[in-house]
Amino acid sequence: MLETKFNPQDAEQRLYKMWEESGAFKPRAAKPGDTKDDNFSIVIPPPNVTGSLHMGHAVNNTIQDILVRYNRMRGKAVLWQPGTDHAGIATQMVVERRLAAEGKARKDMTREEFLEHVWAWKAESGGNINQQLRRLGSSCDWSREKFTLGNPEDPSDKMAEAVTKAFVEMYEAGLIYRDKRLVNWDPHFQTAISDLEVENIEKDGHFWHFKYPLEGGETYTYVEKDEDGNITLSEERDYISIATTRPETMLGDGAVAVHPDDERYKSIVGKMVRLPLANRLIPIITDEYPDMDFGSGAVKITGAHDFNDYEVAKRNDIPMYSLMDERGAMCESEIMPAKYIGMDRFKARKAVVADIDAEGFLIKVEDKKIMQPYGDRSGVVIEPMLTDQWFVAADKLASDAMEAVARGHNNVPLPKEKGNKFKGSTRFIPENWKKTYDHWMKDIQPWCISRQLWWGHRIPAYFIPEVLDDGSLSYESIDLTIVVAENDAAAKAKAQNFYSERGFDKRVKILVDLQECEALENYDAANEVGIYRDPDVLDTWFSSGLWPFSTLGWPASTEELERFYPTSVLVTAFDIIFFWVARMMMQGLHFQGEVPFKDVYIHALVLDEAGKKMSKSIGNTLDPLDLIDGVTIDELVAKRTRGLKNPEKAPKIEKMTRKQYPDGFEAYGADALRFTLASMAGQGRNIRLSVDRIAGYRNFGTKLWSAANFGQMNSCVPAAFDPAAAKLALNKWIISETAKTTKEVTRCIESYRFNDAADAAYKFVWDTFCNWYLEMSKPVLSGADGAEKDETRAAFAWTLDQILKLLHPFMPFITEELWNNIAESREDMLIISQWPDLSDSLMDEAASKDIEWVQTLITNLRSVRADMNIPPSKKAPLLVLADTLDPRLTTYADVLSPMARVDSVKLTDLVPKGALQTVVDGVTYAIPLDGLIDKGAETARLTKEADKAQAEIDKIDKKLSNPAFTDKAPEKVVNLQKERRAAYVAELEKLNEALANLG
RNA sequence: GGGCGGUUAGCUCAGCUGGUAGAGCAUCUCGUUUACACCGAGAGGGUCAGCGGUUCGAACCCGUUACCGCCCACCA
Repeated sequence: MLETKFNPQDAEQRLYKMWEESGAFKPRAAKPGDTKDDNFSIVIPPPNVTGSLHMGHAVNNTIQDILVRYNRMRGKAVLWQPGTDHAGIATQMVVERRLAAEGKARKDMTREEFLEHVWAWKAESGGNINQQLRRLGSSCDWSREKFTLGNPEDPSDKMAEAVTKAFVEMYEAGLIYRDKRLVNWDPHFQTAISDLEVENIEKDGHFWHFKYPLEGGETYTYVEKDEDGNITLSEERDYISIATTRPETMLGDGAVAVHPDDERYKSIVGKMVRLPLANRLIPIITDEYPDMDFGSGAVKITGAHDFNDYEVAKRNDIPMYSLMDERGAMCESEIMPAKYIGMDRFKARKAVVADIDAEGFLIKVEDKKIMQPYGDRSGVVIEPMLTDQWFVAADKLASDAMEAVARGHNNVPLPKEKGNKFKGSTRFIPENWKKTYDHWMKDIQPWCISRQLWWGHRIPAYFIPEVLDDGSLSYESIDLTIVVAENDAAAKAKAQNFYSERGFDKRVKILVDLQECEALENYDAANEVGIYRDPDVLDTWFSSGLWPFSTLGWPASTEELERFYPTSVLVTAFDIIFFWVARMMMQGLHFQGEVPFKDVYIHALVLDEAGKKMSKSIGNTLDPLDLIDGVTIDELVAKRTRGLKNPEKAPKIEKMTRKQYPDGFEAYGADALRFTLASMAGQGRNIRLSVDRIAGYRNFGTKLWSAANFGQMNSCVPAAFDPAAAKLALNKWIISETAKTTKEVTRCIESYRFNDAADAAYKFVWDTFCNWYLEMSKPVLSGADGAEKDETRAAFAWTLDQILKLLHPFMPFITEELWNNIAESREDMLIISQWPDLSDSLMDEAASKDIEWVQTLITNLRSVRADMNIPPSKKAPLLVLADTLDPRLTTYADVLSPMARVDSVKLTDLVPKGALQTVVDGVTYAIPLDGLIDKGAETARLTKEADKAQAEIDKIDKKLSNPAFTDKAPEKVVNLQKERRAAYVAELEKLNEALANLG
């Protein structure tokens, strides 16, 4: 006998431990006949190592686990590769914040000291998210867990080596280079960031118009014309008018540019203007870039602080002056007026405007909406800065990455001979994300991969410093970069060739391994020997891009790499298509010559119930663990308001939370949460998580549990059973329905339609199995012993077993618990049992027709009784207006009795006055309840039914009388309409009779 | 400016290949018949955003408008 309910808190951790200890999460051993298709692999999108589980992780991992458990049950060798990401900026930020709370700053410590703090923080919090993923039921192979920075304690861990090798090889292939370019600089973190880490936000700003006076008191006639060429303004000017949203950058102007066709300025092109405040002469030049119709048509060119200006300056050989230091303060340089040095850029802006105004060069200030770039992590305004950085020539990798997702019709991979040079290709699901991916790939920009941080893969590049005249060392020189990772002669020779071919300086020394590099880090100036390692680290996404193969052991050639690359599917949300999916594609193709995954399933983002993105600062986050384990409203409020950036928001958040969830959450368990996420993982763009719905699916689990309990009470014990040999129509029918549902659930999982799979299983369990089969089996199960009872017990148990299997990927815990509790013993745990593979021959049309007929009769009888408010306690005979009694009425008399409140079945040739009547398959059934029914109401009910039938008939007649329809529509459709019409006509006839009988 | 998506029951959303508009929650009525009240039975509720087109037939295909959301780029 089972407990009355499933207790997730008691069972989940016990079951998880049982699975994990049994080795069920590890891929099964390779079998002799295995092909690639017998392997199934997923690499987890590595969560931030020090992060904690949020709803995005929950939906992402639920979907992966469904696929993993399903494929495991199909008998495949399944690897779900787990691990975490070091998350450079995010983690360094957290650790710096924690240090700040202790009054310590990164700058006060050495790199080594700081990194010790980060590793300590990783040790403290790093296991957190993996424990949480376990609570969700994720069946990853934890024995293979990886970390993007590698494990310094484990010499066999190749994660760090993979990054070095990737960097070196790409460098040698000309795919990585070092350059002085304008990059996005984050003044808060004091590092370069990539384009993708910049968020453009529209803000209220100003548009300042300045006069730049012509040198030597020169003047010109400034003429403006309207569209028809009429002169609207003509005046003598001794200045050119420019406008800017960033006045402080004018200190670094190198020129003023006008369009070559701009008539207004033709006479002064080539002349010099004296830059106010800076008191420098800069030329007026022409370039295609200025838009004649915008502003004054003249643009100040600040090459070192604006991406467009940078291009103009490069084209025209205009000097670029860097104005700011790494914190965004105006820095000392030959062109910087003393008064601004050290001034923050925003203070400098005000000062410059005031000073220009004071000199009489301010024309006007307009209000203007401007798009301003912000660092996505720091939230501060990004400053374009001219710095030395490492770049990946992404454009060279993009064409292959685009080709790999280019698909023929119906997603059929392009045959190799038709120009697809890769083995296999990648399909996006839903397909439309391919467009997003292509669009970005097409316009791809160089990818800045160096970060001025400490936490990350330090760039494996060594510089030989120059000795300056005063004897000090300069590390600026970049032409002596040497990177070699492997201790083998062939690589050494290759590297040597590479450098000599390019005519590098003879001081170049080839270093064959990192240890040798490290040994030489002290520069010996006297002998010009020594090196200096680039202090920067790589963008986190550089190592994430290697994840699908680095986790499998690359650069070593491992069995796992052979078996599980390319991976079967990548499951992720659309917000990291560019960051991650695209980079994995480029790096996977480059290093493996194969796509990293066959399918990319893009799932929705989880939003709150109001459709807002969950965010800690809004206070609308839901912690998956709270929904699994339950939380009181006070705890929930405390969680949401703790550590807010703006503590003044706390009362608002508290009020909102208490209103939304006055009672907090019950412990719904992981299964309910998973089922909810699966059923909402439609192919739309977002999921609004509804707590009511989670409660609903918790109820579903209880329903299943209770049905199993019923089976126990009636000795429905799993045993050897051949579904094809069933005799009773009821059993044939449920077997048939099981086969149909299995087919549907399988099809839906295979095509990533998780919501449809979940719905199909849900409906089958609740409606078909519990509400119909279970009720209809009661007379047999509680009746006399014999073959029918035995068969029904076995069929019940068999069906329940199939249900547990179908539901297991979605609700692993409750199904595993039932699997083990309802049987004396099982050969295998459910997690490694065989997925049902039921023959179509089990689908029995005749049995289904009979049972459906009984169901219709019961439903109609219930409906008419309910309409007339007849209490269920009031049983009545069923009168059949026919010549002979349908044998099914006898067969199912025991079912009709409790379910339709029928106490006997009799033939009649006359419906008594005041009886309820209903029509099924053209036969009228009556329930004599004279005195209990309201004749008027019954007339109204029958009339309504008759009207409905008439309306349908009219609709069909309209179609059938249209020759265009009968001629052009397929015969099947026309016949269907004819059949429907006949059925309605028969029903209408009987309804009219029934009305007549009422009198 | 370019692109992608959305608009279906009170709410949240399904609706695959064009062929009788669906689910959950909520609402209303009845009910404790020995699996389950985290339950059962029944009911009500829709101009599928608007307009136009294709088609025998459109929630679905095409065009267009409106509103909402997201992504990318950007005029200094």
